Amino acid sequence: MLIGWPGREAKPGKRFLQIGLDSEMIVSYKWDMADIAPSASISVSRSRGRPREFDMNDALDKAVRVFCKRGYHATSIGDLTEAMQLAQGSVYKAFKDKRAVFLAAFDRNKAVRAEKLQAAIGAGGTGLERMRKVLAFYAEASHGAEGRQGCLIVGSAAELAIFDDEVALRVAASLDRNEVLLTDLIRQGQADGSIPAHIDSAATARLLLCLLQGMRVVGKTGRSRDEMAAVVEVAMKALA
Amino acid sequence: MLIGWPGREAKPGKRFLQIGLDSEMIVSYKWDMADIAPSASISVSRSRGRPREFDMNDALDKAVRVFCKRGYHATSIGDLTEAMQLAQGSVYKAFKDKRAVFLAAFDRNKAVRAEKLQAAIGAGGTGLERMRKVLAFYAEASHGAEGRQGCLIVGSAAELAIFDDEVALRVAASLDRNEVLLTDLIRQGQADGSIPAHIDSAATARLLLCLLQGMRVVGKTGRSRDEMAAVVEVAMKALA
DNA sequence: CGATTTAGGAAATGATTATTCTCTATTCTG
DNA sequence: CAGAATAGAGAATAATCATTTCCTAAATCG
Repeated sequence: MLIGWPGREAKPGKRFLQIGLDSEMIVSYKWDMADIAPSASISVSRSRGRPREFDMNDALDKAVRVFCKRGYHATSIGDLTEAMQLAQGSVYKAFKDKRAVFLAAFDRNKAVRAEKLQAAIGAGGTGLERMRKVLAFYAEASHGAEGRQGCLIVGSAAELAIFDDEVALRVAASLDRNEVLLTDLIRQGQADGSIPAHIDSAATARLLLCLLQGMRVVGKTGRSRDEMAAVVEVAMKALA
Repeated sequence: MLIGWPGREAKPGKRFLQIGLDSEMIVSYKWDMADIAPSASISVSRSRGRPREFDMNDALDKAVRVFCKRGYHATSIGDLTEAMQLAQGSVYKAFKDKRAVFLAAFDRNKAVRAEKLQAAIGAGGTGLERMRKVLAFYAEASHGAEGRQGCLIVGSAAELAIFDDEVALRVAASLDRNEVLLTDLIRQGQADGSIPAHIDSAATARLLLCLLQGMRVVGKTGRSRDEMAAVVEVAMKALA
């Protein structure tokens, strides 16, 4: 993590906090990484000037909802300021540009969803039981009104992955992470005997990854909870 | 099918061919439905004025590629004219507006993909064998460069389904149609003995629908043919 | 052939949008 | 308390984009 001046910035003088995860994954943030962690943290070292009046996590959560519904390109700065309850100038004080808002919202969404998923999986239970909870978690997000809202990862993959390498990397990283999670759960199930040993953990995890993302797509058409729950039941049979 | 003047059109005087599938699904076309059928048809009754110089199907196929890659909102009229090799004025001679180009491209894509899918499935074989061909067809479209291009249905679902009822209806109709196709194949397999009778055809078809759409999402991250083929193999085991 | 109709093409228009600018307000530092 | 630094807010700007307009070209109809 280093402080610097982004090379592509038009005018020097504005400092951005850069977070380097990868040479391609440099984003200009104006706040600390801890600020977007799911559990709202107290800003340890208060910075110099006038303090920010709004809560960054709240604002980003609202931005997430807007980007989910409208997608990136159909979301105007006006849509964002309205949802985040900020003036346009304030947005540009906090973010380099619209894309930076999106990337921050993406990261925030990833952190929140990951935390919720972990909470849904819980600590105990067999691999099979925990896998059922993962599938149920996605079924829950893929029906009714929430399903219609859509998924930021699916939306980003469809809308941005081809022309924005940074978004593409994040989408791929999110999917890869999910794939690893699914693989681990299958292996755990095979270790505890709840999932047959003959199952190909890698290929089955990939199938489930596709299934989960597909549920988010089909969920955009407003399916019922029962319809999605039935899908989960059939998927579970693939692990028997 | 009736000829009329769209109610929401600003200025009267321009006639559009309206195709009424549903009270909500009225689109302003300026050509006959047969023109966008996959097998290029000869224009039976040549119309009055100067004939169109470009081939509508070719142009729409090019529009499909652009919309797939860029999505709806990121596609400018300039992008379309460049891809379709038309002047801006010509686009507006042939289509009411950008949205009409998109809807026509969507319909064209649907027709082309349906024809290719039917060709891939073929006429003979058991239900199970034909199902494998369906899955393989989607695996083929979900890997490498073609996978990265993306799927117009997934993109439309993510980007437009919430705010454009007409697009939402078309997306839902496309998915429903696929779900029916999958259900029929399972039932055919159960009738010819290639698929066990105990399988829930409706729920399994819905699972496969989600899986196929999800493959298109995951395929945006540039997976290999082998990875997608492995998914197909695992999915087939769900039908055993 | 002349009138009518429709297509091709490029420039003009009008609206929208992302971004910047300017001014004020509020905090910390010395 | 003075000054530096940052945030809030709304107006101004500059670019982009969808759409219209205007003119020419090519076909059919009477």
